[in-house]
Amino acid sequence: MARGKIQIKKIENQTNRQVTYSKRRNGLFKKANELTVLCDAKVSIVMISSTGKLHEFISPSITTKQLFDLYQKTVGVDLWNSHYEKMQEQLRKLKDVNRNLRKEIRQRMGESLNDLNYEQLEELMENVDNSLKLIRERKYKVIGNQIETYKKKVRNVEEIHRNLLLEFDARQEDPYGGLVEQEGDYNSVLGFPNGGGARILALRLQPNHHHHLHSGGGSDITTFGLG
Amino acid sequence: MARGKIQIKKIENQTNRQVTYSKRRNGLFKKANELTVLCDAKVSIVMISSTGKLHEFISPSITTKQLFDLYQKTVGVDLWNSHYEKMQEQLRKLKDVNRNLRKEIRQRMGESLNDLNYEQLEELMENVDNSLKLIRERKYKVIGNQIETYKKKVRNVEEIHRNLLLEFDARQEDPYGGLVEQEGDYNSVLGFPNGGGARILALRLQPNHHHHLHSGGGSDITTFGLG
DNA sequence: AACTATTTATAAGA
DNA sequence: TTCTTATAAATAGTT
Repeated sequence: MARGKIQIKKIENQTNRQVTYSKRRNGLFKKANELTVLCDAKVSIVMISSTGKLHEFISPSITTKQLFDLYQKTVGVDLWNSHYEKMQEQLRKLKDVNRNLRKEIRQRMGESLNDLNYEQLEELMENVDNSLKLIRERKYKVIGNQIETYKKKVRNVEEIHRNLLLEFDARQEDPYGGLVEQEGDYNSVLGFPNGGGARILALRLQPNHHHHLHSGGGSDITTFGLG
Repeated sequence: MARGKIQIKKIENQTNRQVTYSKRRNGLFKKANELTVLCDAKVSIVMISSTGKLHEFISPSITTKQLFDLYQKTVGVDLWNSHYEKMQEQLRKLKDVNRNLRKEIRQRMGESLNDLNYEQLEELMENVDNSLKLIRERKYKVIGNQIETYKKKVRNVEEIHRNLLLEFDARQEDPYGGLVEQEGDYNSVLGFPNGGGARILALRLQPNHHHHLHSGGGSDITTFGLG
């Protein structure tokens, strides 16, 4: 529309196209704004350039959402209901899955068994029995691991104790030995980072009293929590 | 923009305003279309006049809904969030609950036990053990019920058999007795609504052969499916 | 809806 | 991008 007429067809030169897009976009928005003011109208323009950039104009008297809602009401086209419906469908499915999961748990807990026939009960029982075996195995493995760990710790303690005794003996000859700096190592082995009180030290200094911990699977297992 | 400059402010004369709206709307749509073609862009214009009439322009390469979806994605899902918030929250919670339920089932099945400590394993084991007992109880009860039902049926059959024999004896004296109408009752007791073939009748007429069914809990339990 | 004087938009160039 | 400017296009007021 200036310095020569142009054909209305796609501008192939990318730079020219972008320049024209920018100029004409401004022109369009300006016209839209004038229309808004002059005619007391509400205008929404949404545009996406060939490079994927989005620009929008909206009359000051309204929001995009309001205009979209009005559009929906007037034209009858559902702009966002498909999203809503999808979510509702998803919700329904999830609730269904949830109900089934709960039922499965209840049945595995021995509840809600009324609608199972004999074969199903038999199958469920075998299944739960198997699970029980797996859990028991796992439990024993955990006990075993903890015992192993404890054994190692005790061996460590015993060794450190022996070293202490040796150093103690050595100190008899040389009163200014390296006894003190041992304490750090000694406690860290047992997981007491703060050096430990006298009572604990006293306890640890009698490794023979811990022997019952080696007899794997005793009834006193809760004391393993200390490790 | 012609025959005199105008101020960009609301046109008070209603007729003038409508005429201008119409002219400028066409102008805007024409420009939008040129933009679409020249710059390979996608444009949506929705406008509502002061009289409430709605007009729209949409580039031929797209639908209004598609452009709105794109708009949502680009500008932000927040535009519609007021609609969705509650559902999304609910959805999130359900997914969470489902995940936990699945985990519980897996643990009850003896899987995913790695993050349980000894005490938790102990508790789980007791729980599953209890469940197993409940299921076993239920199973025995089902067996018991089915045996009871069968016993009753057999008792019924025996009684009817006795009656038949009595009537048969009576028939020796009076050949035209009420034998035929008994058959209906006889079969319905055993769950054969169609009167039963000769072979089945023959079988049922020997009640003593059914005694092994009374020995509750045999290995042949699947034959209970007949009841 | 058509006309047309004038304003406005803008293509091309800087 | 922005400015410039010759020219095309849009349109206000009129018929």
